[in-house]
Amino acid sequence: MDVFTALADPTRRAMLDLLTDGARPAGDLVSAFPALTQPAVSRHLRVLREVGLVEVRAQAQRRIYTLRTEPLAEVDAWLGRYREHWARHLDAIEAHLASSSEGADDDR
Amino acid sequence: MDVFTALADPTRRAMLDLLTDGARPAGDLVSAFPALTQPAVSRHLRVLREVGLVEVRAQAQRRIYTLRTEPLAEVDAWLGRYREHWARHLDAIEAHLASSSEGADDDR
DNA sequence: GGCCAGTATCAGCTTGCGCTTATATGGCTG
DNA sequence: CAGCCATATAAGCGCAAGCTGATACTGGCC
Repeated sequence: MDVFTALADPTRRAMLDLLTDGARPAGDLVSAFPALTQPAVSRHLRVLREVGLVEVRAQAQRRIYTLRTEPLAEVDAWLGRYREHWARHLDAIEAHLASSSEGADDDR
Repeated sequence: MDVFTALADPTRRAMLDLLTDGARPAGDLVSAFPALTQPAVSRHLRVLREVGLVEVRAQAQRRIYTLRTEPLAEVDAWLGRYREHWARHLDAIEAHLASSSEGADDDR
């Protein structure tokens, strides 16, 4: 599974969000998602591990999970190709608004 | 389907990539993906349409598709929450490298 | 109006993902 | 060392997503 697919799941995004506050043991995450069973959470963690979005370290029986943002670079890079386009579009919109400020309503 | 899920499919990302070059008729996209049949491409386009990543305009029987980057703002916003973390981490790594330049191997 | 090009939709199949229950593993503790 | 805690893995199920072949719709052309 690739990073994009891993991020497609809202639960996994929420898990990452929780981890931005700092490292947490797996059990913490299990109780953070009361709607899910422990195996379900564990499996999501496996996915995140496999794409490198989290790192795990054992502390006695606990597994401490920490965020790894490195794979997000790929997403950022992909998105980057659209920033130019995006900006160009915003410019176009601004230009449009400016030029149509006297009441043109051509579009819709 | 949300934007993240729409972007999870590599074919759909490739389609968007093609559209960065400018608007294209559906048929163009069909021939750009020889591995897929016309209905398959059409369905991907429908998904992209539904999440607002493309816009369609009719020109005779042709359907001209154009890129709409606006929904990418959501992705960008989500990613933005990690930029801070990301930077912090890079700093930490740099600091770590700097401080461990004499041969500390604490981790692992 | 009949036909063709271009594209969307339908019906049905297959596969992959997420979930659950049940079970295994590893480490701590009395 | 027996039992418990924390977590991972296995097996099996249901559903959603993607694909295909067939068909419908729409607009231009003879």
